[in-house]
Amino acid sequence: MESILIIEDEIDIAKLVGFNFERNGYSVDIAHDGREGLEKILKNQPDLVILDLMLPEIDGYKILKKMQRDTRSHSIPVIMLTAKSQIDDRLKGLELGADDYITKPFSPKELILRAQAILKRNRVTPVAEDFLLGPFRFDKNALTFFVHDQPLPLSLIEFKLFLFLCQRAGQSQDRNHLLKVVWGYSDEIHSRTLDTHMKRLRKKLGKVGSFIETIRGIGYRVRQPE
Amino acid sequence: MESILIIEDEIDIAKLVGFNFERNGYSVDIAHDGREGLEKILKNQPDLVILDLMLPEIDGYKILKKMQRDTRSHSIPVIMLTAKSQIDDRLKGLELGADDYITKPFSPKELILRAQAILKRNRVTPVAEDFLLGPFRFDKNALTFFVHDQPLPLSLIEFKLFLFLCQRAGQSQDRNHLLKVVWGYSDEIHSRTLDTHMKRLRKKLGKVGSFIETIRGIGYRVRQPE
DNA sequence: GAAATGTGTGACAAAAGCGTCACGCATTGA
DNA sequence: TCAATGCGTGACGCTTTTGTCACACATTTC
Repeated sequence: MESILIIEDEIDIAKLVGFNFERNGYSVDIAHDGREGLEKILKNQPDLVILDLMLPEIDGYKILKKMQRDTRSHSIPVIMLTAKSQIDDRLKGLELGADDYITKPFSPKELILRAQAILKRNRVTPVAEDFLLGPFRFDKNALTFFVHDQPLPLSLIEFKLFLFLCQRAGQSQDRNHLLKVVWGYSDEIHSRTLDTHMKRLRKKLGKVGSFIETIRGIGYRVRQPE
Repeated sequence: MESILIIEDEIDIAKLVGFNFERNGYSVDIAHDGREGLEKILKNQPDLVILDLMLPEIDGYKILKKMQRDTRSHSIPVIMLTAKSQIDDRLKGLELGADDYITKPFSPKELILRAQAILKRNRVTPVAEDFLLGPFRFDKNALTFFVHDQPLPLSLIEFKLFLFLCQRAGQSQDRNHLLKVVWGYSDEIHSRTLDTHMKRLRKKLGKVGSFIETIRGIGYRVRQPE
């Protein structure tokens, strides 16, 4: 999710804008003065900054300048918020490095649109932190499991167990070892617990359950897909 | 601990090599002929096989071939041991699927080094994909959560929810958005579900639950630790 | 082919997880 | 200060998850 930092001292405006961005699926943070704004920029590295020109402590121009100089912030896009009377040629030319500006009063809708345009322009394909194996996909952030890109709900233990096996596909995993890793048991066999879970996994997986191989006398293995 | 199977009929060599591996922290098993070797491979599934080319019963090539064919062994790496006069055959060995070879006489040290290189290459140990934030640690592979390195069991939803918040520490997250992301709801508020989960999270977290901040009118935020 | 060993399965009960509600408290804004 | 709004909390009941058992079935061993 893309994050927006709004630097705006007028609380109502900040809230209004923030609310609208959030409703559009952005994560929003607000700073109420220049100092706080700059801190949050460097610390959180938002994907876009909405920056009011007139601010207490440090004004918008100064923030822009400082952002340019710091490698941590110089590539973060900025939309300036200005009153009509504040528009000057520098701003118009966007010489200072802002990516766009919008004059108060403005419609939140327009602001969102401009923001989206800029974000789209700057977007880098995010690295998906998914573990892939054959027809399986584990989204480790959303803790969601997919078979052929169809989500399949797994319980916590099932997810742990199967992820562990899939990450070691082709290698058989010892029963005790599985118990130790997934359950945290240090001792020996607990009845037929592991078998039962494997059964449930296989059942949920349906056809592709055949990827799970039983290694008699050892434990289980997920077959390495071709 | 990684396990090595040495298949070598010359007892002195086998012992020497075994001793050296053991001294380097490996668990070692020895087979003195091809038949025994193959059995042990299939039964114990060592992490690496040191295989002499010239063996009674079944020679090294045959063993390699058989290993390839059996899914239980085809992914186990092999280092071939050959006499100088047999070097010409090395290509044959590598073609058959050996991962490396070393000629007699060899230094145990070199053998260990080669073995380590191969084991490292084959090791599936997934990169520790832990997400760290202040006192918190999320092991995304083991799906285990830690506070100050003490494991704290979280339910699936709790893990999702808190991970999501922590990954966006410092940014407030909209209530509806959280519901959408964590629960998959597309619609609006469901009673006080989210609050209840936040309550449970805070309770489980104890003192460090204070990292969770309520942003009135918006949602929640995890405080960015210093 | 019979005994021994190991794995699969259905059923069951206990525990944990979960969503919802009613209500109290806190904050906000007039 | 009062009303309105939003959040926190304890309690309740419903599901899902889990571990265990008895026993069926499969494979190996002798």
